[in-house]
Parts: sequence; C-alpha cells; structure tokens
Amino acid sequence: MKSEPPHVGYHKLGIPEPIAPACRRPIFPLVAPRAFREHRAAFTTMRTLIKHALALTEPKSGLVLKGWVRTRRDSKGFSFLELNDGSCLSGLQVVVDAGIPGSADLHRLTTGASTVVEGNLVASPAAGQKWELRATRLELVGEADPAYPLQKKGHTLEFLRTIAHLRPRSNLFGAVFRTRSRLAYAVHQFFQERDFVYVHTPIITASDCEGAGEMFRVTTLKGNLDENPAADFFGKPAYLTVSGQLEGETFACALSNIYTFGPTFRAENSNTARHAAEFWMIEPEMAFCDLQGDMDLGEEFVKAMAQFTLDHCQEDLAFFGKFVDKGVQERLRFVVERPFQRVPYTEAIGILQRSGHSFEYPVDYGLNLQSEHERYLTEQHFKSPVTVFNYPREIKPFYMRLNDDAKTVAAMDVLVPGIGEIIGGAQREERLDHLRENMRSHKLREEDYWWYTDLRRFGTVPHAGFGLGFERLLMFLTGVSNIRDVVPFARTPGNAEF
RNA sequence: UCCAGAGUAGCUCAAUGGUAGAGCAGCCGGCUGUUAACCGGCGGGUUAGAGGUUCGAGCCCUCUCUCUGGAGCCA
Repeated sequence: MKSEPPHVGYHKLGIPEPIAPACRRPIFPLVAPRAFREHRAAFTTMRTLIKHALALTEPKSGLVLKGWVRTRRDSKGFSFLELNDGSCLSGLQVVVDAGIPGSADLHRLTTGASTVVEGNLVASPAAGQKWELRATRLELVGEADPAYPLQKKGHTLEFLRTIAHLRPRSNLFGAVFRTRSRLAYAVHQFFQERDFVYVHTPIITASDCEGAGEMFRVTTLKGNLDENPAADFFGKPAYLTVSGQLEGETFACALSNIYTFGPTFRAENSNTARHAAEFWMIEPEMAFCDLQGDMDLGEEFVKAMAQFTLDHCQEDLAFFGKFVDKGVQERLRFVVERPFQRVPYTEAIGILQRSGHSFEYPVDYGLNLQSEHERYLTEQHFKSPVTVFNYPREIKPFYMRLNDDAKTVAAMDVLVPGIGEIIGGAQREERLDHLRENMRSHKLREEDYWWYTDLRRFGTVPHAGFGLGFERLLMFLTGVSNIRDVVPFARTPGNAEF
C-alpha cells in the first residue's frame, strides 16, 4: 500500500495539526525533503521563530529554532552561530559547546547552511545582544557548498540582482520583502476599513487601446499573428492588462467604492530605476466622488502607508535608515504630519517659470511636466509631497472629465520627493456626449468601448479614482532607489531570469 | 529607444602602453566569550567578447554584449 507523503504545512508554521484525518489530507501532496522528515522525527517540539524568541522577556528552556547560518565563530571548546530564519532582521546568537549531540557536524555549518537547534534561551553575558541560545542539541539540515555567494560583508545591489534566488537571505532584501508583505496587508486593511470592495479585474484583456502604454500580446497562434486574429484563442487579439481602471469603473458604478490590487504589465522598452515590465498597481475608484475627494483619498492613503511603516516595520525601517537612506524615517514622519501641497497645473507652471532655475526642458502651458520639473516642485520648492491638478486636456487621456473652463481636465498627480509621480488619477468624464467627443478627438473607435460608454447611458454618476504603483510606494517608504530591488524577481527589458 | 559611464580572481577594487596585484571569501594551521572575530600559510585570471594599431595592449581605436546613472514613456 502506498504510504501518504508526510504533511508538513502546519508543522512548519508552528500551528497544531488538525486531528480529523480528512483535514489532514493535504490538498496538494507535499513531498518533504528527506532531511526535513528526519529532523521532524527527531524533534517533536514546536519550532519557535527567532522574532518570537527575541521578544521573550524571561529566559526559556527547550526552544527549537530552525534557520540558516549567517556566520560561525569558533572558540576553544565552543562555537558561536549567528542564526537567521527571516522572521525578523536580527539573528540569534547560538552558543554550541563541543560535545553536545550534533556538534560533530559543527565544521560543516558554514555560512548559508541550514540547521535545527534545540536549547535554552538565556541572557547573554557579553555585549552585543540581549539573548543567546545555549544549544543542547544541533542538527545539520543542509550544507552550503563553499561556493555560496553571500559573504559576511556587504555586496553591491548589482551583484545581488544576479543572485535573486539567494538575496532574500541578505539583511537588506529580507527587510525589503518583509516590508513589502506588511504593506500589501496594509493596503487591504486601509480600503477594507473604509468599505471599499476588492475587485479582481482581468489580467488578460481584449481592449487593444487602453492608452496607458505598450501591451504584451497574449496568443495561442503560431506564425503571423495579424493574418487571422479571429482564429486566436479569444477570437480577437488579446493582451496583458496595463490597467484595471476601465473595468474598475464598472464595479464602482455598482458597489460605490472599489479598489483593485494586482499585477500590471507594460511592454515599454523602459530602462530606468522606476520602471518594470511587471508591477503591482493599486487602483481605487469611487462613485459619487469628484476630484477633491480623489485627492483627499490619495493623500490619506499615502499618509496611512507611511504611518503603518513607522508603526509596524520599525526594525527594518531602522535598517533602511542606516544603510539605504539616512533620512527615510524623518521623511515618513514629515509625510504623516504635514498636509500635501495642492497646486493647479497653471500655478505649477508659474512657480517653475518664476523659479529662476534653469531647466533642460522648456516650461510652458500645454507642455508636460518633465521629471526635472516634478522634482523641483516636490524637492526644492515645496519640500513635501505635492498634488498637481487640472491639467490641459490635450496632454491627458480621453476618459478624464472636462472642467468648466473647457481647457483643462480634472486630473491629478501626486509627486513625492525622490520618486516623482507616485499617483496618477482623475475624475472621470461621466457625461456621455463629452466622452464621445473625447473619444473622437483621441481617434478612438467608440464600438471598442461600448460597455464603457454604457456606464454613461445607464444611471451615470460622477466618479473618480487613481492608480498607484505599489513598487514606487515601496521605494518611497524604504528609500530603496531601484525598482528592481523591491520586486522579488524583476522583469525588465531583456531580463526574465528566475 | 537616446545620452553618458563602467566591465580585471567567487566578491569589492588597484595596476604611466612594458613581469596582472591587494583586501575579503575559500582551503590548511594557530589563538581566542566571539560580534563583518583575529594571526600565519596555500590555491585562485581567456583583464566581458571579436577585430585592429603597436616591438609590446587590462590601458589606444572599431564593433558587439552586459550592467549602472540620466532622459523619454509612465505607475
């Protein structure tokens, strides 16, 4: 009779396994590595995460820690192991006396090796750490080949990008990806607490002209893709989404306040520290809302994310402040405390023209604000996040609402120091005749947007929303200056390794 | 895609057109309640690739590739 593979999922998390056999059957047959099965048999005690061990206020015996060796320092008769399990930035110092069970393998516990340690948490007699674990038992789980590329010293970010499968084991990337996880949670918390409904807009779309950028084609055709598009999987050309906004609007016009939070794809050949071909975007959309309400939400959201980082990512944030961006904590406090500056586009142009600052690109009404202009506004002039609104209609997409002056549209961009544009949003054109005219002037075919214009036929409402790049938010909150370093496995032109 | 810069040992970097080195990592040994431990020894190179100039090229020239910074597009 075939034996059932051991079920490791719950045990790994330190959560008691359910007793009922039906519940114990894994949905997917997880096959445990042999080493894991062996030490699981050897250690019946629950694993303790290092973050929990370090947070203890009293000494405690009989702890089981599992993690990776960061460094080993040998002394006469005993060794120090720096153990890290990724649960927090800090590792735990493990003191291994010669002769305890498993200590014969000590010389194989080099940097990068995985191990299980059982022992007693005691106050450390030496400076440098509050607690240390006096090991009573040691087990080597997986050796690290001498070629293990992560050394005890600092590495450049460029090198770490070439070993994206190992870099989460470094201090910086552990901190980045813990922060990313917590902020993803904070995004949902923010919107759920405000009664926004989370909508999963499609990743594959047949709208071939959403206008937000170059798109990746999704096809099952071989050979010439344009010869007979009707023969393709969806009966027409299909693409990876560049935005969930249009679909999001349909749900806002039913559920009032919605948000999306998911992957987005741009096939632009952009080679900058701020662009990736695959990134996550947050797109709230609110019915019965105008541009003011939209700007309010954007500001409240950025402030909430900064506050959350200060409150819930302290250790990692302190690390960013020390090694990545000295001013990051001060900046976050500043963002939380001070109101964002709000200036109409025309006033922003005036400020730039009167600044006396020489710009490489011209500043004039009707021209887009260049990166250097945005940076001047937020970094030099206001020295705070800035919301620029009411842009000339000519430089903005068809769906933005025409203002009463008939020259500008109700668009808004939130600019932040160091990043530039972090939010782009607008009140949407809810008037059918205006929308049709906009589509004509943008040379769009109305029949491609029949369901979008339908929203304006059937119970139209003023509504507004914005898009916010999650990675850019992370860059702003952590001080990490390259988008490739806040994405686990970055996709950029010419690079889809891992 | 455009502009600029860079590519030398596993990593971080040296090297007037004239014998390719150091620190760290690795391996071996020593010492030590250590803290990116310390001390000694050993191994480690198609100088990104191709071509050219030269008596001689890591260095100068051409092309290609990769990376970085800036720009555009945008989030």
